[in-house]
Amino acid sequence: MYRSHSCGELTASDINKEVTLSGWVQKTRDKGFMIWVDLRDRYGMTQLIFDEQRTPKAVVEKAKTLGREFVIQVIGTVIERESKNPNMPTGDIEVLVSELKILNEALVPPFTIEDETDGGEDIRMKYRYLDIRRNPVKNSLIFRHEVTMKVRNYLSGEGFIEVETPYLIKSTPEGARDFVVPSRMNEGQFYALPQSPQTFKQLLMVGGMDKYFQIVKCFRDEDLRADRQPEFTQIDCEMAFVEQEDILNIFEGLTRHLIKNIKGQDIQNFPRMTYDDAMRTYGNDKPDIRFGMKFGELNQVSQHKEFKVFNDAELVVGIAVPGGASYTRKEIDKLIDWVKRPQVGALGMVYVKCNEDGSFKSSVDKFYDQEDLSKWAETTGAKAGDLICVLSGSANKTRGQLSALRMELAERLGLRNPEEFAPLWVVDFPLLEWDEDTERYHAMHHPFTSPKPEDIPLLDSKPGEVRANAYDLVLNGNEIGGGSIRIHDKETQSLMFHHLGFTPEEARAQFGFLLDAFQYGAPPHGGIAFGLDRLVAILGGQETIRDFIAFPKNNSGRDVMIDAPASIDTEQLKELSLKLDL
RNA sequence: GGUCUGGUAGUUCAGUUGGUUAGAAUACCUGCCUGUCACGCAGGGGGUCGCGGGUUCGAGUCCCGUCCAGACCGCCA
Repeated sequence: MYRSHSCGELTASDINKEVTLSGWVQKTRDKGFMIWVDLRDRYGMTQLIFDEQRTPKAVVEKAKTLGREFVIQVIGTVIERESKNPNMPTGDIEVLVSELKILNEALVPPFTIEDETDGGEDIRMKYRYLDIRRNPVKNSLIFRHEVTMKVRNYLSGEGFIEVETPYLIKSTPEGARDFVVPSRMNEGQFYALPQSPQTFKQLLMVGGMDKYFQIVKCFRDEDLRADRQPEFTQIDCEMAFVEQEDILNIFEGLTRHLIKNIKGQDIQNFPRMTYDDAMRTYGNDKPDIRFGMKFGELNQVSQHKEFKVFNDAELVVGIAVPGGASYTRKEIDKLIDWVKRPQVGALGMVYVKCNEDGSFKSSVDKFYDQEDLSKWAETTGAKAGDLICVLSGSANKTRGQLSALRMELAERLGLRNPEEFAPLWVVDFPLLEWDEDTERYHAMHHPFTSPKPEDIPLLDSKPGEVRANAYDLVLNGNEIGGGSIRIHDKETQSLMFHHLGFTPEEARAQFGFLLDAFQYGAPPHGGIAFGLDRLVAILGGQETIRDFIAFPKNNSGRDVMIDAPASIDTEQLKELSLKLDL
């Protein structure tokens, strides 16, 4: 038996018990006459004591050789501490050791295994197994487990069945780049790893599994971000015989359940906002509504004077920054530099200080009088003491730029409280999106999303204006879920492929199996997929998803611990009939 | 593909206008220490300043290139 108790459970009520503990040496404090060792495992920390008087000499000698992270087993007696430590759960007791066994020695770890480690990102990732011993990472993984279990239990309780779908599937040109896997038995042919189980879950609906879910790995060969990994986990769901409203209700329920059970917060309000409104009001299809700073469109009240920049602009739009009137000239200049960075891309910024005495001071006083500026304040909702920031230009770009500024300012002003949760549904997404590169429309969501029936006549005339039965669940400025009501008949699906630029032959080659299935009694269906990594990170109050993934990839898509990806030898290449052209 | 920031001891970092033998903290090693728990005290070892080139009497410091890491833009149906 390696242990009778964990390192986190012994208290004063265990005094005089003989116990066996196993774990890692966190730290030794050798006072000469006495040696204390902090023994750590997943459950906590217990202090061991080796004493000149009470411990066999050979055991004390062995204890002197212990180094950090040695794995040891001890047998000893729980005793009351002479000086207690109120800061730890086991602080009233210690274990007087009678037997010590070194189960495994350890090299000196390259960084400290403590909550506040001295290790940087790089070295922690290389020795991730040591990083996982630290409480913050360990607790993040446990937290993820808890969220996952609650999701499983909730959905199972609602009658959903978890079905596994294949990882070796077929590459399609739509959407993100595929990771491909060569097939040895089928010379010159490749599988692709799924970007999502989309078509399979729809086929499960045709198969009559009318409530499906799966907690499933998905793969996209695109560049990484703090909240984006090439392999990530989705809570993938699909239901038959449902309308959009049914899906929103069920998954609003799931989200409410999670926030309630994990954060103890009762969120009743899941507002719904159309894509158009989100873009107009927040410049963004995933608005963070924990704070205001809504957009005020100023075309009407700014294009009647001699200010050419505004007069020539498609859109003039501003936001009110709470308390911003006190910014110095220097601070405002830095803000202007910030919006002019290439990542944001604004050409400049006009500002208006709303002074406490009700007067206005702007960077365009030459063109606008106090009455003009008071209308701007009214439109942007600016109060005395605020700063109005105004950008102008083409509508789409300017909205994006002002949205970036809004988020940045909110961050600086501390308006993005990670313990506050503000979900909302964004609905009525456009069906199609114009792609400059390929000069054709592509599906904004995916090609299986159904258009709103009343908009179908627009497919030929104004494809960009066709709305889809598609929706995203947004939480604190993050898209945590997205889905749609799907197409379930062959004719509409073929029409969709046609508008996406597929020839009938191409559509058949790529998705013939789906078109066939739709001819054998496909029920109306729809679904949604949540990004589990992101959901867990947001519920855990973090921006980055990496600490919620046991073994994440770095910025370049590498696993620096196992050093992947890596070359394969010529024999393997030959077996796969592959030749490298580098 | 692009923008920005960084790379100096095991680790996290400082390093002035280009100027002596490159520092601190922590970790590590040795010794001491009768209740430690961020233990304390004394001593010690530890550096290809990412890599390559250039400017200069002289480069951690300036210039060019390159590699690596992180954040972001593009991209992510």
